[in-house]
Amino acid sequence: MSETIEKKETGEKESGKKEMEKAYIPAQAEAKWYAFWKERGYFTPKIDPDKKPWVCIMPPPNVTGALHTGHALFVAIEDAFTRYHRMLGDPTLWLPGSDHAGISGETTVEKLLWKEEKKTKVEIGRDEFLKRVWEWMDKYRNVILNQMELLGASADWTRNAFTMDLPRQRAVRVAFKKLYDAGLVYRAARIVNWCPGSLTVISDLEVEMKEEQGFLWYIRYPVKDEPGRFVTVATTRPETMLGDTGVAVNPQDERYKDLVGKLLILPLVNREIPLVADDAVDASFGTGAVKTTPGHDPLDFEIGQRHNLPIINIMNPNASINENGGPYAGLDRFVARKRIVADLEAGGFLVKTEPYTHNVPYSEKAGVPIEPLVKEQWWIKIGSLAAPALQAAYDGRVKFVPERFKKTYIDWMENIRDWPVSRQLYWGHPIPIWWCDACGSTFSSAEEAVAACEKCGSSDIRPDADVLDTWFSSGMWPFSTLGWPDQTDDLAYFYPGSLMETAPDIIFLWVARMIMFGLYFMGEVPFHTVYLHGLVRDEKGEKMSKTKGNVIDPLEIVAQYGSDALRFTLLTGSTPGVDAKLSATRLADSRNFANKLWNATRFITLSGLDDVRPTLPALQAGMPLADRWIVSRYNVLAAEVTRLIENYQLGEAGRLLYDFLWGEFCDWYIEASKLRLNSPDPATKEAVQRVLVGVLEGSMRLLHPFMPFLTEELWQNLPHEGESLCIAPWPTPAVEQDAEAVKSFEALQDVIKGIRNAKSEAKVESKRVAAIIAARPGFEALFETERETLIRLAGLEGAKLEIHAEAALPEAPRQALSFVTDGATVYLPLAGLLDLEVERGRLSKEIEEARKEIEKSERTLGNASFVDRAPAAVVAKEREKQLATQERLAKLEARLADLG
RNA sequence: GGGCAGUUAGCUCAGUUGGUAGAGCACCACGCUUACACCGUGGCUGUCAGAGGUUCGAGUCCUCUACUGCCCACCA
Repeated sequence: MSETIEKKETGEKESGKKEMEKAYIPAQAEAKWYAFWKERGYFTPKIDPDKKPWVCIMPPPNVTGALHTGHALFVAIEDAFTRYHRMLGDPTLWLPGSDHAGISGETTVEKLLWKEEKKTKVEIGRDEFLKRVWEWMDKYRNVILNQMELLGASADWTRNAFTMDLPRQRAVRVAFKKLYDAGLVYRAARIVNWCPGSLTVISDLEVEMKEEQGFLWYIRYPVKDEPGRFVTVATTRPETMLGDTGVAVNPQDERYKDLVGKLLILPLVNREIPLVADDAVDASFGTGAVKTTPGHDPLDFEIGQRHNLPIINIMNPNASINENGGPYAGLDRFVARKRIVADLEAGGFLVKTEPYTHNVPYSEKAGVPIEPLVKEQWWIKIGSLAAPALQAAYDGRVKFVPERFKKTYIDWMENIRDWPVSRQLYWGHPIPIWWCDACGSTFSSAEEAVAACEKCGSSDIRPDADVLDTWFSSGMWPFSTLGWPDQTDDLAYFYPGSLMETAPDIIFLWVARMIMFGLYFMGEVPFHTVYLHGLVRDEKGEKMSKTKGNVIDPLEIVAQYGSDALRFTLLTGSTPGVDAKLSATRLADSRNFANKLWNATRFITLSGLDDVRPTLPALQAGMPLADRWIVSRYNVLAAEVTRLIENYQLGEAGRLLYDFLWGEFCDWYIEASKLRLNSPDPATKEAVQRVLVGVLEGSMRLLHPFMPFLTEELWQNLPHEGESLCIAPWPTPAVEQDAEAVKSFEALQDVIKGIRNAKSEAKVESKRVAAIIAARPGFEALFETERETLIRLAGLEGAKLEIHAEAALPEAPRQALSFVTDGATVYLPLAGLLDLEVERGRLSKEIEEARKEIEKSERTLGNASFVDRAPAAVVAKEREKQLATQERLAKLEARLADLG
């Protein structure tokens, strides 16, 4: 095998080729052709001012991740579109890169540091830690991208970018300063999501709600100076009572009306706190009284704001109780919870405890419950950024595939809130803001190092300690990768891009931000189409996850089934926006398809193609029927595949190719071609070879976006023009077809299938049975001309085949098995072999079915409103059908009578 | 609590302008026909979740219901 493959390294046409192996071995073709494409620079587009480019910016995978099936799916999809456009001749750019992955990046290296040196990032210090992160990043940054090459990703690696590389660092500073100078960045103390695991603030989008079994504790708070009176509150988080500065009730709640404004005594702490009335409280829940902890609950924070309740922070950054927690200081929040509940019970304050299922907010990345707390952060005012981004969706400048995601996007954007962008991490883009200790002002600079305060000139300045949310640099990706803020040729030519292909779960985190930033910084949407793919699930339809242990490694699949099989399975098994399951049987099916094509090509090349031209002959009246049929079908295929890809329906397009190549080209055309291939007449042989080669070569071009390696390998084995299929022209969709030929060939197929079917059912030995065809008017010539095809495909070698015009049939054969098609009545004389009873039964059954069909047609056609209102063509078709069925019925009945 | 999907042959899924239900796998039978057993030929399998409506006609449009999944949401 290796010898065979290695010989054809350049793809030049060569004669005296070695025979192809019996089965397709993907690994060798894959490695060879990827290297070939890459070396030749096919993936790097040439800027041509006269042509409109096609651009897809790859969603940069996280450096910290391992290649998973999600990556395989997006590579399959994006690469298919990329290859399609490249073949169309568009200057095509698929720009790859990777993401520094803020929190995950930081924690990955933190864990490593702890594992190897038992040190924390704080111990080694910011600079040393960042040095370690960079070392790690440089080592692993391109691992996933390199693995994508095994999947055939035809991305332009010369433009590979990283969200933290120097050009991107500068772009981030310039962008942030612009926002800052425009007054869109502000600092405010609000309640934020604090992640006690990674010790940073995170945005609402990075919080994941998990349903948990917890408890609802009912605690009574004594009313001051009214011994024996209490207000009972219900809470899921008793430990936060240490920070309570009030209790709230609904103003309409009769139970508490007389108590509003009075003071309560906070148990254990003995702080006096007011009872306030606030509309946010639902009187029907719990006791109708809410303990209010403005420092640790978003709703309580709002209530606190309205009633001037003090904010008490009772937590340390790691979510242990701080000095404000008195005797509980130092305890972890969950330990403190137990202790406090016990103490409340001991003190007689605990009324009851109910099991309660509720949602607990978790930090997505760190996997621990977040702690809401009040902290000063940098925020981006989002309103003026969101408005144009909404407009772009309203007026269709950005389209969504499938369209329903447009609604998702709009709903979220219409309710968007300001964006907290600062993160208390080491790893990330430093926030380009400087604090001046001399004049107390802050300013932003796009320079990496700043010496003096912009306002007062003092050198007594310090940079902000925080870094930016990782999605800030991701949001700039569609233009930062093209060289922004410099006015590069790339930026001028390739922006705005064409397609953004990604997963629906990051519409808000990423897509929305790219659209906002694209409009703000570039004045144009970053892409005109957002294509959202579904999740890849395992065989049982379950989400793959490390903890479940059902993660499928795409590279293992590639090794087992081949890259093309994986790609084809993912593409044909998915519809936009719908989850796909990856099963072994479907993978095997795709692999078998590859093998089938391999062998079809092998068969054709084995016939000796040295002098065969690679062009598909145009349809001509004089061509043999089968040729006119397959060329017509191929033309339809090319047009349909093109249309479907343009409509982002890769799955349908792939299935069409599968059905055509296997079900029509291999099963019928190749089988039919064998006769002419064996012809002693060289012209006859060459004519059929040209069609075989032409259709297959064209189909390889149509299939290339789906199965790049196999198609290149086969294409190189066939007569072809050009050095690589990768840059071969996309077949021009031709609508030209010979409808008459298609109809005739189908009539022929019906008879062939009928004979096969009849023989199989009658369980008669295959080649000995004679057949008598009584051709209906207009079909005599067809069967006579295709006599040899009929004999071969119906398995009638060694048997007698009579073809008569229906009217000229000497006499209807008795003791014959028979069937009726639109083109003929066919008899298989089987005297002695035929079980008349069975045959009568079969005919009766068919007669019954025909009658039912006719009845149905009669009903439809008898319906006046159908005839009036349905389109003429539909009515005509129904009439035609009725007539045909009636004719068939008559013949079937005659046959039954003949049997006696 | 709101929203969005899915529910089609035993299994996995197609079915995009409404016009007589499809594929692969599995299963059964036959087959070493000079490309392929990762194959060929034939066969079997469906009240298109349920109910109602619009329409001459609905898997396809509308309403409701059920189950499954996802997204959004400050009920302590």
